[in-house]
Amino acid sequence: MTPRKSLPPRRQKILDFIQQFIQENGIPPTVRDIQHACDISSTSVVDYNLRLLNRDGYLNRRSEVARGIELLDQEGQPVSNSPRVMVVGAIAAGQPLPVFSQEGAGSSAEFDTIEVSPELPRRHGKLFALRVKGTSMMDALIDDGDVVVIKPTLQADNGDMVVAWLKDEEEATLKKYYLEGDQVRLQPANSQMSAIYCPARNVEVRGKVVSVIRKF
Amino acid sequence: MTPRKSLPPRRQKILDFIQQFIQENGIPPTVRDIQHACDISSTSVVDYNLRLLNRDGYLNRRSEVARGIELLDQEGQPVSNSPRVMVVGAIAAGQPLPVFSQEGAGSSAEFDTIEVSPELPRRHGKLFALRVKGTSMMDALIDDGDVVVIKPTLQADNGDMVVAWLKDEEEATLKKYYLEGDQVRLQPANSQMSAIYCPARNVEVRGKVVSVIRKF
DNA sequence: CTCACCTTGAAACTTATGTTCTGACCCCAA
DNA sequence: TTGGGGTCAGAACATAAGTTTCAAGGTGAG
Repeated sequence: MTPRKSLPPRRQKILDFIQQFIQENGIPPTVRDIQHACDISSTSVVDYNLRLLNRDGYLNRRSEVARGIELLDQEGQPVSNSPRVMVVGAIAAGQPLPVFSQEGAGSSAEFDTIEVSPELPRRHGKLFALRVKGTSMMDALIDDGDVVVIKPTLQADNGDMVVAWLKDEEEATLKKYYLEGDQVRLQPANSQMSAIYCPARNVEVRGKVVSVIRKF
Repeated sequence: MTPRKSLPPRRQKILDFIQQFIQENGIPPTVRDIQHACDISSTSVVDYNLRLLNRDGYLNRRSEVARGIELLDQEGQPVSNSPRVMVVGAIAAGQPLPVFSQEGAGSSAEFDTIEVSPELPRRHGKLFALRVKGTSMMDALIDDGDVVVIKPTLQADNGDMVVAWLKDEEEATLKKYYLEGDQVRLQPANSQMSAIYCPARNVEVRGKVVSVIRKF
């Protein structure tokens, strides 16, 4: 297969549009959808470019089939339409958390993304993810290299697994959260480890963990 | 929304076919695809039944759009085409493992299934899953309620996380596997726990763990 | 310059595919 | 029986959507 290289702008635009269209509509666009979205004056030009994209391994076309476009990844495998969440950075004890909620400008293009079950965004709305560095989260049953999927929120309910920022210690941690009076109990998932108690002032909840992804 | 009830056979057949078609082709079928697959003599009959299925909340139809069928789940949410693997049972220390490799007969209908990243079946082929009961797998960083996705195999390479069956102990466990001479070292994922050594005779590898799924 | 060669335009063409109309069949209650 | 509602057939229709044709505009090498 022809390796990926930089595409002519028009072809890149077509490719981007197809991806976005599938993301939004669940089915691939028609030739004329592409034509209008990319300000192309004729379907033949779309057809021409699709043919080239097909030849170069960016997509598959089923001929004579309506909406017969199928995007391919680098290995020539069909690309799924599963939702992806941005991996905005890493989390490690003692390290500052990467900024979040700073969207708007750059698209997801500049971030790594990870595929998640469609069920997650459906249930929890907008999500992001952090890659875990080091073994300091082991008491939350989370290993080096795992990815935690997080729903950003400043408010947690008792029992939620949260991303907690301990101000004094300047440390991020993943624990179960229990507000007890003006103290917060941070309970490791591993029941053999003991809980941490600290004043509520010292704890900032940054988000709830909704899923952990570990691959081998 | 009208609650789910048993459908007339023809309508059920149509629904099943749509699901299968999407699974196999990645895009929804046309009215005529359905017509031929379900031995219906006229497209109008298909249209008629699709209209009823639409009315009853089994699917959405975008009118005047080719392949504009979108399946809905019980909550009226769009159904994804992410692959699903069967959850064939539970794994717990001291309990026998459920039979696997006994496919062929019953379809996946009788089992729970869980959605996984399309990447997993693509890389590992046929998979199944086990729900973890109890906290006995905690030293593998796996908690009660987690689901482990497993590629069935009797052969493991050193360093693989495997489902190991200890014959004498009659116990299933998840550990990293290292064959050392005629001994097997089973290394917990948690490096603070010590490894288990036992004779190779006593260890049966049932499969490799390819992913762990944990939701909150 | 000039000739290949890639790219674009416009329009026509063909096929795919959703929609509609009409009549028939079946079943069941009035 | 009779009539209405639900279902099915067959055919035709209308539009959506893939494909093709022909011509023209660029661009770079020789």
